[in-house]
This record gives sequence, structure tokens and C-alpha cells, in this order.
Amino acid sequence: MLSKKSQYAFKALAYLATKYNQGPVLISEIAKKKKIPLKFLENILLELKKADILDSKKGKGGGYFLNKSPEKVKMATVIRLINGPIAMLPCVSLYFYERCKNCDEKHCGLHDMMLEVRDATLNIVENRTLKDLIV
Amino acid sequence: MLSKKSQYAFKALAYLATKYNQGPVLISEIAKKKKIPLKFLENILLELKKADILDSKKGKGGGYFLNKSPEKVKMATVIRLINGPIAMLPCVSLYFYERCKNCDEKHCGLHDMMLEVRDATLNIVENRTLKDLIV
DNA sequence: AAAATAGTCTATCGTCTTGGTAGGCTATTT
DNA sequence: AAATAGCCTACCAAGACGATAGACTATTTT
Repeated sequence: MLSKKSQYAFKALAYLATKYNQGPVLISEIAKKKKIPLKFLENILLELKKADILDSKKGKGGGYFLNKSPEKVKMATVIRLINGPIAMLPCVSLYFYERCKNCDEKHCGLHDMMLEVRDATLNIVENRTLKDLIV
Repeated sequence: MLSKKSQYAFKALAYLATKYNQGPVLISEIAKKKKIPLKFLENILLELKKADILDSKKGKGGGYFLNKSPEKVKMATVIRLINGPIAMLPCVSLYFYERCKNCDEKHCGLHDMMLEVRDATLNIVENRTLKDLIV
């Protein structure tokens, strides 16, 4: 399951995507329009900024805005950043890989199955972007 | 990510699948062979029994055993029982559905995308069984 | 320069989940 | 009756999750 934080992140990003190239948007505006707790949203946006997905401007007329066009931000990137691994097991994760203890990956049915699930999922989230969030 | 509990469950079930129709297997045997904390495994097996996946026998010569043949136990069933929802969002879950607050499912890009992910995943885990865990 | 604006940073907090343990109880066999 | 082996209830520590507080810094306006 995606955490609430991830859902908030996607709502905020979708909102910013609709405002792309229209200047900075206030955290408070996003929080109000998307009904996200303000201070919680602050943390999320900051994290997205540190990952170079967003940029910000301080002072009057400031706010947050997308650092690149919506179709350049992959869903997979955001999920990994805010939610963590996409795979169902560490031993089949690309970005959060960990070897299985007491289990030979070459002869593990669970491993093989979860690898399939991972690929099926990646096939979607690696090929969708923030642009697809705007309906 | 699958919880450690789920991974233990699958290891235990895979072991019991290899012993299908060979009489009861001691919890302690499974725990030892699969390196699972004994008391924790007790809980897991009991849960699987209550869900009619396993059955047990008390007293000498007792133990746990599969209640039906390995190919009749779907991966999806076990995941839902031990791990919870398969979908990434409550609003696209079949068995744990919850309506989205402040979000119209008919016009939500995230919803549509997560529906795709869910279907891709279900397509695998609904069509694989414990039999596929044995290599 | 001062005041206002708006993001940044650090810390904290209550609650729930996760992983695991303990110990007694009950049913079945020998 | 004694031994075996699963059943049940309770508990606990650590960490994750969702959220909040408050002080700090950078930028703009007056």
C-alpha cells in the first residue's frame, strides 16, 4: 500500500503539474485545495525539492513549482522516493536490493514469482509520469 | 513490501507443500528447517489453519499439513490473509476497498494508474499457487 | 533599515504495526 | 496418568506513520 504521505505527494504534484510554467504556488494554497495538513505538506515538498523534482522561491511571490515538465517526472521515481521499494521482496528490488538469508535465489519459487510481479508493476510506473495524473 | 511474517508463511507453506500427503509435520521441524522463530511460526500456522489452508493434529504423531493440494492454494489468498491488500490504494482494492476522500474516482489519474498496477499484479498472483513455489 | 512574506530546519509526539516471546491450557495418544 | 503437541491469551520493545511546533533564514517590499 502507498502511504498517506505518498498519496499527499501525488496530489500535490498533480496540482503543481496543472500549474506548470505559471510561477510559484504557495504551500498553503496546495494544502487548502488538496486538503493536506500544512506542516506535513511542507516536509513532503521539501523532500521533493531535495530530490530535484521541485524547486522553490522564498519571500513574497514565492512558493513551489515543478523543476521540469510533468512528462519528465516518472511515477516510479516519486514512489521510490516517498514510499520506498516498489518490489514485494528485497531480493527482487532494483533500488533497494538485499540478498535473501537462508534462501538460494537461483532456486526459489517465491523469488521468481515476485520478480514477475515487480516487472509487471515497473512496466507501468516506469512509463507513466505526472502528466498522466492530469485527467 | 511483503512483511517478514508473509515471507515466513510462504516458506512454511512451501515446505508443507513438498510434504503433501505425507502426514502431519511438527511446527518445530518447520521452524528448524526454515529458520523461523518457533513461537512466531505457531501464530502464523494457526492463522493459516483458521483460514482453512492448513489443518492440524494434536498429540503424538501430530503436526500441521496442507488441507488441500498445493495447486489449489492461490498466492493471492495467502497474501491477502497474512499481508493485507494487494492493491496500492484502498480505492482500487477488491477485498479491502475504501472510498477516496476528496477525490472523484471517475476523474482521478492516480486511481486509473493504480488500477492498472493492481490488475497486472493480480494477473500473476491469482494464477499462481503453492505448487509454483516448489522448484 | 525595517517589516512582511514564505520557505527551511530540527525536534517532538501519540498511535499503530511489526516481530517476537512467555506461559499456561486443551486435546490426543501411549 | 504421563507425555506429546497444538491452542490461546497476553505482553513487550522497536520502529514506522501521521502530524505538529517553533525557531531560523532568505527574499521582497515599503
